[in-house]
Amino acid sequence: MAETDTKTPRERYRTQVRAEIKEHAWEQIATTGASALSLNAIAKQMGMSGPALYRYYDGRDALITELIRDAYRSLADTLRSASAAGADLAVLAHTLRAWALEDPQRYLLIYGTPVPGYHAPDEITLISSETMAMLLDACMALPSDSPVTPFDAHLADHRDWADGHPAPPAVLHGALRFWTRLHGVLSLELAGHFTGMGFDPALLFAAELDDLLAH
Amino acid sequence: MAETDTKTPRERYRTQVRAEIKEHAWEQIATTGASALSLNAIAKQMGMSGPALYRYYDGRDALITELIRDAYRSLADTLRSASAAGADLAVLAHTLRAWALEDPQRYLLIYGTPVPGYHAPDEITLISSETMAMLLDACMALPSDSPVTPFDAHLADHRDWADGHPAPPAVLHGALRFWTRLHGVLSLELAGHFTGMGFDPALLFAAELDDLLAH
DNA sequence: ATGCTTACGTTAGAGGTTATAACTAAACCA
DNA sequence: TGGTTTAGTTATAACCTCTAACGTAAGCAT
Repeated sequence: MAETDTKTPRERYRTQVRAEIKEHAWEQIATTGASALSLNAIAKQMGMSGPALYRYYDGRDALITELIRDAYRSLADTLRSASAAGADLAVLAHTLRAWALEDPQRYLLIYGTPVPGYHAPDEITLISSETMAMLLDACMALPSDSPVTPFDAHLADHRDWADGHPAPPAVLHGALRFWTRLHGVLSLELAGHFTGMGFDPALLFAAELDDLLAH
Repeated sequence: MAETDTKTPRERYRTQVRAEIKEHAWEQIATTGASALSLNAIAKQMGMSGPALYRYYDGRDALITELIRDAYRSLADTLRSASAAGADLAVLAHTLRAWALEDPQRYLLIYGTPVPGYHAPDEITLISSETMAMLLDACMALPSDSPVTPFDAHLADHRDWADGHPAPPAVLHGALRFWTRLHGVLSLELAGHFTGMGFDPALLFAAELDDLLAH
């Protein structure tokens, strides 16, 4: 007697179909990329005709919005559970990389080139700030013996994005360094810019992580 | 006078129309992004009907390929002329940033999320390796007092991408650091992930650059 | 159990896209 | 001036998103 019993049969069917649509959407995104997502093709795969999907999603943008939201949530959940298991910054970084490699297009959907016509609703900014908060938490453990840089001073006055987090400017800077450097390596790897270069991207990622932790 | 006289009138007209098509394509890409590029819309803007464009480009992919090639070439030219003018790594980095901000979609066309079905022709790999060579040249001036890392050792055995460049492993590593870190900040900025966060992306870029040069 | 209501899925269609085929017209060139 | 080449045209096929109108069937209440 799960809580699904509290819902009406129609509601259960509805959420089930919505889930199945998203499943096909992810499958399609993983192969053809996000900007080539086709509602029509999904409908055909599910054995029903195009316009039927509009009962479940207002349109292509609504579906993409939900996929982005799910991607953010999946990343937040993954990082949070790792963090709850006592992961430090290094483990967290490798958790991020594993999550990204598990489904490259899912990472690129969030952090890659934005989908042309698409505009993120406010709700998504909220979820992404949750991830940011976890990053800030983890960065509190960073060594803080480095001198105060001009950018640190700037951050002291521009810390709205920390959303009340008590991290000092040096930690804010550290979090941004963490984010941008790992993203730099990851995004180029996922976009295929390292293929054919011969070296192992995992080692470059590890090297950047070492630099970050030794700072 | 110019070499255009050696060409027949038809050839001159042809290259002129091809150039005009690309002009409209860039204009359209700058506003709507690359994956939303519409041959039809370009034709309409030029006052002719859709299929006419297929006289000049084999299709959408062919046009995008040429745009990517031009973008690579524009970046290489910009960096080369800066380098020829005696620019050091710091100036080169800011040249890169200025080039990217001048037309964000042009940067993202090269280094952003790749178009799913698209495969870069060999010619493009050549131009991009030219840029890489310039980066390596510039990185030769990097201080090399840092200890040899495990990744440096790995690079000593996997340096095919340097394509005969005499840079030692530490410089190869430095070049990769340069590339990935600047791209990390730049791509997130261009994709709009810093908007609403309040801090100045230019200062973060400068801070990363300082870290790189002080290494 | 039977009727009412609601929601599902269908077809039809408007307007967009890429791309091909067939045809006209004009420009070039010998 | 006549023949060849090429530009641009329409028509068409096959996709796409999305709206509208319509039957049908499932759920719910009386």
